[in-house]
Amino acid sequence: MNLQHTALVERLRLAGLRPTRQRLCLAAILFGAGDRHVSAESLHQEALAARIDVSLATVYNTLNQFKAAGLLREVAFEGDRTFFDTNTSNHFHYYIEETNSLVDIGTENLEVLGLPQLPPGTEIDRVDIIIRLRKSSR
Amino acid sequence: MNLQHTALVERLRLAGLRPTRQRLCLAAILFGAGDRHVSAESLHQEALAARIDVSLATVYNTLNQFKAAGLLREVAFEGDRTFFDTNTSNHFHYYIEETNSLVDIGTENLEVLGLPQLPPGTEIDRVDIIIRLRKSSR
DNA sequence: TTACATGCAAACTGTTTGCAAATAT
DNA sequence: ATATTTGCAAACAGTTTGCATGTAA
Repeated sequence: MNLQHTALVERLRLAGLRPTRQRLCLAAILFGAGDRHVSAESLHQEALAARIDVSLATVYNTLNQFKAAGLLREVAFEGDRTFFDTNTSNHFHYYIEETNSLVDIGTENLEVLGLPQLPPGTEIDRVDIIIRLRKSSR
Repeated sequence: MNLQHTALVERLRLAGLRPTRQRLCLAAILFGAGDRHVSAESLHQEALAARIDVSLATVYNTLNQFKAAGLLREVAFEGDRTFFDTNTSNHFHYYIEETNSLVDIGTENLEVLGLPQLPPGTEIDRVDIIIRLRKSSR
């Protein structure tokens, strides 16, 4: 019943989600410590490791509800599983092939130059940039 | 037995792939007319529409073999299916939400400025940029 | 004639869903 | 008391694979 707990309850309420035990625990993992990138599987593992009893189906449902509520963002990515990012602002990613993980790019000064004109009748929804990194050869 | 056919046979041979009927037909669809973006399903449909008898499994296998041979490139993309691009050079994409389709961005002048230093011991493998477009609101 | 490719169906993986039991309000 | 959420298992979609048959060299 500490401050952080209260804040999370409030956050879920604002999103129109009942603050259930499972959602609170997952929210604590997700929003408790800086920006995170998780898959359903990794979050589930993390919850189990923290002795939080939650089913994988609920993790999936929760991630999708959080995403719909704008608490999370899905990352465009060609890998076999879906990644979610707790940083919902416009920013970009390194993908580290070696560890199959994503890292935010500090985006302060990043800009894309030379975009051609958009097709008529369209506007930019968002821009995804993924820079795939590999171990350097020497 | 025309020139284009011979060129395709040669192209497959160079890739170490036997020029079978199925692979030749798929190659003709893929490389016969400008840059293409296909999914396994869409290519299979296209083949069937052209009265080419080929199984979906073979389409999948062929796409993966072509990709391994460098004839195709997989596109980083969060959608539910995998897209392949016949343009294997470094270039970027618009994703048109309305039609769930990809379009190349003429990349002549495109550049990304302000990238922070790479994590030590890594180098850039490649850069994927996807600009999601939606119908403009007015 | 032999190694490789194909097609089918079955297997597999990540994700979603129907429904009965549990929980939040 | 009632509407929502959970967990399980079953369903599902896209993709891969094992194996018998067919085909290229």
